[in-house]
Amino acid sequence: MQDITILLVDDEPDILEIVGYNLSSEGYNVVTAENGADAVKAAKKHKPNLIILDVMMPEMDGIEACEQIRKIPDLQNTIITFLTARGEDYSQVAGFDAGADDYITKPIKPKLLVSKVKALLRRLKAEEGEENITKVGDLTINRDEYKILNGEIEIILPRKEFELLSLLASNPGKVFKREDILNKVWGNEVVVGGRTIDVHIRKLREKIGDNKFKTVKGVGYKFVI
Amino acid sequence: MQDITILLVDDEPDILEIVGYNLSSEGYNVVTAENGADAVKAAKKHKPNLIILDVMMPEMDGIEACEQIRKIPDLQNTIITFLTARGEDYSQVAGFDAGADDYITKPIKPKLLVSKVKALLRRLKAEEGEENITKVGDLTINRDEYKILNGEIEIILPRKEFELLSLLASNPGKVFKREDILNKVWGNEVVVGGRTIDVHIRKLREKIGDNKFKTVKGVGYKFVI
DNA sequence: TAGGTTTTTTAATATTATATTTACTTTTAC
DNA sequence: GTAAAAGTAAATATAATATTAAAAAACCTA
Repeated sequence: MQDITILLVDDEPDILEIVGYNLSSEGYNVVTAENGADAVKAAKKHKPNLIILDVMMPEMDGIEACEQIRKIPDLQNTIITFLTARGEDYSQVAGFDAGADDYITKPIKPKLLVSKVKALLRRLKAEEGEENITKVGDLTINRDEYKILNGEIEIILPRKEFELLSLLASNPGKVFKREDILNKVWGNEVVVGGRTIDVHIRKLREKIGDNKFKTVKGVGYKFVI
Repeated sequence: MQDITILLVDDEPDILEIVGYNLSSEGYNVVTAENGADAVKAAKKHKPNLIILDVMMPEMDGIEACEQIRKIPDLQNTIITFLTARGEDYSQVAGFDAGADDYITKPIKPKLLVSKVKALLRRLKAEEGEENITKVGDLTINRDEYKILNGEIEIILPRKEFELLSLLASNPGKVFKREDILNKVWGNEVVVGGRTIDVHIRKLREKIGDNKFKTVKGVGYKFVI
């Protein structure tokens, strides 16, 4: 799991503790604040991915805190969700006006909260959409999902072939020296015979297309679009 | 209207009758119990959508009953609301600790009660609306109820298998690395042997279909539709 | 809480996909 | 034309996964 930080703001220490515990044990970084003013400071400092904000707090209430946080440039993508007692319907409306993305009602059911948090973060991720994806020509190489698309067709490659293709395609046109390929795909310590790379290249040529891999004799290989 | 069941618990027959009458005439199924112990039994048996629970009762008081009911796995989504005499403020606090969602004060005004019940059920519906249901191909995965439909056939999976399937199916086509699977299904701290995942995959293949789970050697597994 | 049941994990073995080598043939640059 | 470099197919090795059965945990239920 990546490093996800959640800012949890409530004036009741009990809630901070119990919710914090539940979120921590799911692997999230949890930062807490006990009032709106501190929450704004903490948000600036920690740049959390998600903020859970109690509506009713001393110093500065959640709605005002939310408005302030929404103005922080770095936190445009942060998700803000309110904690509101059941029945305080006004706060939902006001909260959405202030820029909240969601709200969670008290009393808090930890499991529900955790699943809601997960859902929200999933949304965040979907919005960001920034994954390890390389597109070169017809090829789409998705390192996260270990998937390769050749046009519309999905190709499954064994690991070494995947790594090799991935390396070559990371810089189309560049000639990778055999030595460099060995270092990057096999690792510096591993010693393999002289024909190993060739065999893998051959398999890639079979699967991706003969014309995509050009041999530069005496040097290495390059990927061409 | 769907089939909504309300469990009404009070030791005074008069209240059962009058409130029961009002709720019935709104079209709800009403089940009653006269003490906490019976309430827990009735809850298990009827799986009501809403429970209205008197705080002061012989045998087992409402708060204890509430705690017990909250432990019943099938009733995680049930709304529990207390009936409390005005002034018994402590019960609100204790009640929320026990897992109650709301409270209604005595003396009861039937119309008020009915409208409150409607409001609570509306909320229930809203919560259900964002249920954790994933559909992929023929599979319907209901995370809330731990149920899986394969077409029309219901499949019950043990927890680990369920979690594993749930993870893989959350992103069909994506290859989940073994390490990620371990982190997400088993948790970062847990250490299990190297063949544990395989065994679970095998069981899923038996139950869901061999062709649905593809091995990507050296990397992990993926779910295909 | 003892006893039975289910679920989860382990461990030992078999199987398989992948990686590498081998033994050759072909290409290419000079 | 030739020697070095690369290509190829098949043989072999290796690492990863599949399969079982059985042990260990967890979970129920009376």
